Amino acid sequence: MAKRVIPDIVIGRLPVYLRALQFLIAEGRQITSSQELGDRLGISSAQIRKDLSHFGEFGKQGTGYDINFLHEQLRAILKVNSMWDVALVGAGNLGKAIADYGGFKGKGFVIKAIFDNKKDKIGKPMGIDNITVQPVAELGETIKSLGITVGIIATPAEEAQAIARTMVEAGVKAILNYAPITLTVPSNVRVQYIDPVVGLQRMTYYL
Amino acid sequence: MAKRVIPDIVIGRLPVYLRALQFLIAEGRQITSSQELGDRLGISSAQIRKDLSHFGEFGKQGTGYDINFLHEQLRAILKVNSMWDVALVGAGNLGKAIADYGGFKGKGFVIKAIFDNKKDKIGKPMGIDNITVQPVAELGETIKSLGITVGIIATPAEEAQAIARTMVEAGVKAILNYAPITLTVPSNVRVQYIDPVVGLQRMTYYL
DNA sequence: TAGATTGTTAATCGATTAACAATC
DNA sequence: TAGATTGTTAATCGATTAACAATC
Repeated sequence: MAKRVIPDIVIGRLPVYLRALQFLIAEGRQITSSQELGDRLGISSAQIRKDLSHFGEFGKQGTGYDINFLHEQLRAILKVNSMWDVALVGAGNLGKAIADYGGFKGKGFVIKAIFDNKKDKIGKPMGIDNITVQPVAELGETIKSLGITVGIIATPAEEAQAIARTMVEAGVKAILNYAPITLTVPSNVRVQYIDPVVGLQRMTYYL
Repeated sequence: MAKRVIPDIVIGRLPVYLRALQFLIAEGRQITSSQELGDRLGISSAQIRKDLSHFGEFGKQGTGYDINFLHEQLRAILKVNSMWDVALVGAGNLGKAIADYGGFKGKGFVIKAIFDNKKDKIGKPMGIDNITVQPVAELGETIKSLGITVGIIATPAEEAQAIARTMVEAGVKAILNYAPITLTVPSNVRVQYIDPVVGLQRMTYYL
């Protein structure tokens, strides 16, 4: 039975379930079970069933889950069954790798604008869609005119907070932040952090 | 008082505390409080005090924490007060960005070997230290001979599991995985995942 | 001293797991 | 039918928070 308020931590696991389902589809599979999914992801089958139960009943007793059906349901729940336009700020090594990454398109995201302040970047085409890099000064206006709500920050730490502020003021509600700094944003704006150093330092304690 | 077993989730927050302390040091500050740290990081002061209490008593009532001292303590706890040698697999766009990234050195990590299978990469120098890219076939032997315990995977998803297996067999105990796939590794090996698509999909639900 | 802030306790809150009736 | 697996409940487990004595 669908519950009213879904824990953040449950939402956080759904993209991982979605990714696993895409692999099963690629393998040509039709049906899976909470047991199989759990084994693949290293979590308990009970947790998967409980997580899914927040949104509805997607399986069949004795059989399991129709992979394509569950895949579609999760895409709809996460709202990645349509395309989100994204603004990318930072066209350095990392920004270039992000812009060149082909993995966003099939997953609900398309980079529509790229910004940097370096003279040698501005005006040049970049990424898989050959988007012309704009000066950061145009960030706010472009976000507004394109109606963009998702931003990616791939700048040095020093610039990240100001970029976030500009993004938020222009209407961005979700920020993927590669800069190694905790951003301060209004509570109605979501931020996800990607910092390889933090990832590595989370493991060395155990070595 | 120092406790015997530390929750994973506590360890996971320490690198973020460490990062915040580095910013305070860069600002020339001497003393901070759990309140100030919490405000900056968007978590409660109680949580910070509780987290730190697992490892000892680092503060002074009425005063707070000596920033440099706490910074040193956290570096020691996380074992990033010395340098970890890292093997990087994948010299594509992403691998190149990682190899060129200057942020690892000051945080306890140095990339010591880079691997790829592309003919046009092998034998060429790469990254800030101009490391010669080796064929992936040499991964296991190089890890063993250099005594490397930390690996970074920046390959396509299809190759990632095999790379992880080779790394683990050669002695790697911590893997930072950029490939969009859940890895299967022995329970004494730690894995941290970085997938921008997962990050983005964790936010769209709320938009 | 008076004010501030720690470290810790106990209570609260939330997440995970085990178990099983329902049922395909 | 017999076997399998879901969705859900209740119990367990773990994390967070509020509060405050201790004390700098």
